[in-house]
Amino acid sequence: HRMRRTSDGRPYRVLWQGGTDHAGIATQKIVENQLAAKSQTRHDLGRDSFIERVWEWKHESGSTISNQMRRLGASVDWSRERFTMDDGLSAAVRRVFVQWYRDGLLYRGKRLVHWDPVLMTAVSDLEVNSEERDGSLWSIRYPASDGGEGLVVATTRPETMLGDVAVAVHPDDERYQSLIGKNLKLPLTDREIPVIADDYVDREFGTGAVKITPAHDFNDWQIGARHQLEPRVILTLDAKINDNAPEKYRGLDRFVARKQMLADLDALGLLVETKKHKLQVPISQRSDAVIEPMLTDQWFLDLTSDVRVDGKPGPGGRRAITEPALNAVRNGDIRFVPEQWSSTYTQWLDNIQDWCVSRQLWWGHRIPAWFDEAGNIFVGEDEADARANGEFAPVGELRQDEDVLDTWFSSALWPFSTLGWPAEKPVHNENGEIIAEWSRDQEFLPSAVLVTGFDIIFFWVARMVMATQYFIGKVPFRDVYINAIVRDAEGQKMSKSKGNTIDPLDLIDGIEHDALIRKSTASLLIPQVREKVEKRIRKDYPDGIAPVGTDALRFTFAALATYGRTINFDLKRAEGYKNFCNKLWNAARFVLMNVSEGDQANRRPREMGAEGKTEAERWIMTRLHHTLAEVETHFANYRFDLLAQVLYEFVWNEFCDWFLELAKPALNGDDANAAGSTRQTLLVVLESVLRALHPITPFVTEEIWHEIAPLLGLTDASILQRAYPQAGDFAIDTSAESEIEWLKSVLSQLRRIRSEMNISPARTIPLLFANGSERDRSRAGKFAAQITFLARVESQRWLDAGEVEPPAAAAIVGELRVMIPLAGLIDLDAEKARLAKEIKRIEGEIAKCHGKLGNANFVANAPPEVVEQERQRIADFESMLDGLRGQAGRLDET
RNA sequence: GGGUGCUUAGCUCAGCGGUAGAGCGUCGCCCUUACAAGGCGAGGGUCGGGGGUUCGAAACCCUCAGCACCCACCA
Repeated sequence: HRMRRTSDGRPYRVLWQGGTDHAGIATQKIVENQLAAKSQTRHDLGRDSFIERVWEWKHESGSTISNQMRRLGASVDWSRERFTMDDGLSAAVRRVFVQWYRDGLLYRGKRLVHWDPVLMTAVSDLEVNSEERDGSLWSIRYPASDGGEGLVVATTRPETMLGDVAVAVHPDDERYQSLIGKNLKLPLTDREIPVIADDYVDREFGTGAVKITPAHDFNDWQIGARHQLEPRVILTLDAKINDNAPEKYRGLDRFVARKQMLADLDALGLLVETKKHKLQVPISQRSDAVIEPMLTDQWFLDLTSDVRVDGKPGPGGRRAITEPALNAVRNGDIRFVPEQWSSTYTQWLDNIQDWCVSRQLWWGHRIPAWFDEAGNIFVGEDEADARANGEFAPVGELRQDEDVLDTWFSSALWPFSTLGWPAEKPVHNENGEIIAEWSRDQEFLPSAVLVTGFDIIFFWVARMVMATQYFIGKVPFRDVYINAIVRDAEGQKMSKSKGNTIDPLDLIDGIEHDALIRKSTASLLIPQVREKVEKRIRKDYPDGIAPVGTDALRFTFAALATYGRTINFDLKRAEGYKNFCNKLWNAARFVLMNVSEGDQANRRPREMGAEGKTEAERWIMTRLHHTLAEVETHFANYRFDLLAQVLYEFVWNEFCDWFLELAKPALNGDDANAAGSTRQTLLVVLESVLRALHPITPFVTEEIWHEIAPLLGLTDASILQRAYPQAGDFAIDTSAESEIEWLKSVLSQLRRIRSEMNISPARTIPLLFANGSERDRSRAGKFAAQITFLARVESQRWLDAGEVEPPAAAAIVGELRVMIPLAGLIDLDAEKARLAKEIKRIEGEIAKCHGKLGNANFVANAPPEVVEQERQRIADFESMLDGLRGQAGRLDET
């Protein structure tokens, strides 16, 4: 809240809205399963007590998600947590339904819908998956009514022939010209059906003749409509053959009936051919049942009509809901990150179907529509409203629609329903606190960002855009950040039925091997699957999961948050970042060890200017400046992986590896000013780093911050109350940068020599400087203490003019040679080999540069600065090569 | 059938026109008083194949191969 102020100086209000939806089908199913264990159904309880049971279950389990989020340190405003079945949100649902209805965009109709015969409800097209299954293509003869041989149709669903109302052929198909318009005998029945011509038919597929079953197939429905054919329903809602069929098949399950009918057809000699055939079978996402297209009364939201359904004036018109949602993304009012998802979104909207919003469930928002005894519909926010707004007085009693709305209907309203819409007065929670107030809170619309997964772009994102634009006239959010979906280490989608989900809390707290197996297999019923899951866990987590803590887990997810679409979760990664948190903790310990209360006076936080600072301090501030500048960019681009990486590198590779080490000689040296200044810089840089890291690792940074804040005279109650650090807080000093770079390269080369020459780290070494420039002399002098400490040097001096060089291993930095005399330390042959190897490497680099510069086209066409850079590189390499060759020559003489 | 991604070090992934990178793993040497959950150093890649554009391609274009995913009514 203190991060920013608006232009007129008011504090900038920030809201992270938390809450959950009521997950209609899934939740009802769980409670029904509980009942089933006691051999009960929801009908045994009745609607009201069943819903009470669901609420009970919701209260028991509903806090799981928010508890996980709390443990993960999400800074949601929990006082405003909402649930889609709250009174307020339910009121919004009724208002929206009624308004859309009155605007002619919600309609009730007998339409073919995707029907789940197990759950006994309609589902939307999005809730149906298409799976390839092995099936058959059966060829069945339909004899002509006039005694002719008729024709042969090919079908994958022979049982639906009982509902056939025609056979279609292509109008230009020569094979069937004579049959068009004639009648066929529908086998197994006493009905006759016509042969019709429709160019939907593909002459090449099957026999080129298609049986038409409008009541049980989406394509056939269209054809039936084109030819004014009356659909004939032959299935009950639980997918058994109904009374419209011959008595023999009535009551049989669709697949049992299929078998029986094929046998009967075969006996009649009408089954011409049975061929293996791969086909796409529609499967319900919720129950795995084979979906049946079913003719039922449902409510639809019109997303496709160019004109209003009722033909009346008013809002509506050309795709009144769909077009604005498309335009918002096309014209940039809403921006997908990564950008590619916007085409997923627009393509779906371009080809959208009307949305079936009714569900034959009990758990959900009951549809605010009533029927009178004549079957007329009355829609209103309550019965009185419905009655008052009807076109005429209802006939007899009113009875409310039994159905509820799709869960996504209420989720679509989330952006504004949670802010208090449509209530005119503030919305209170159970404790009487105000949790939303539309007149004030609508300033949160549009919100800055929606963070979600690509799997619900259609279900949720698009529908929020539609609803918010329609009712509020604004887009619901500016940015839609689509994060990757986390998969297991093998790249499998996490799913309870596969037993490969991981509870984030088990990563944070750790979990024993046996407990993990128990948890993962708890909801698995099939023994083979249980066994497989157990085996995998034994392999992947032989020792269970060691606790990594919230910070490391969050850091891991940040680091894995690339623009990719999946994240394969890797526990190893989390362990690495746990070590990072540990590193930060230890660095803080070091700082605290070296700073005491007494020094407080000169450690007020302030803009870190350069005056009075050592080179190393000015260097680390410069590095921090660059790091924070990158952080700003990465935040703006939602590149949390790069953001985590630059902070990781700064903390580990610059602050810890170099600055803390460079600080040691300064802290322990004779220069009291340098020591005091270094202490301040240690504190200030650390405190800024903590703030920079806090969004990723909130807990460890808060903890450390409370230790160091008093030393900086900070009195805030929490690190959260400090502003996020900015690059501009730290001055850039390019001179200090090059000075420290020089020091780093001298030290690195000396380390490499030590390592390759097998000089024990415990052993101190003498150094001789030779052949340097004035600048090298000044640098060597300035950094003598650091070199002594960091290179473990016992003595260092410049070679006198005319002094004979002893045999030595040498680090070459520009013109300067830093030598470690051989005596007793260095293996002459090893040093010669080392030099030869280095010479070879440099020669290779030089050859590459010459190759480029020798190319006249390069010099002529490349930008001058690129050419110049190449020249500079060659000069540097040449200088280094001179030094190396000279050194090798001198060694050869000894 | 339409669409979108991916293919870079043993593994997981950044880089997306100008000297091939990180983490983990591997190999040396070290318990040097912030840190062995660590330090220092090393090794490891003709950036999926082939063409093209360019002074210059891992990056841009074309093409082929392989792997994912999304949408779609072929009976």
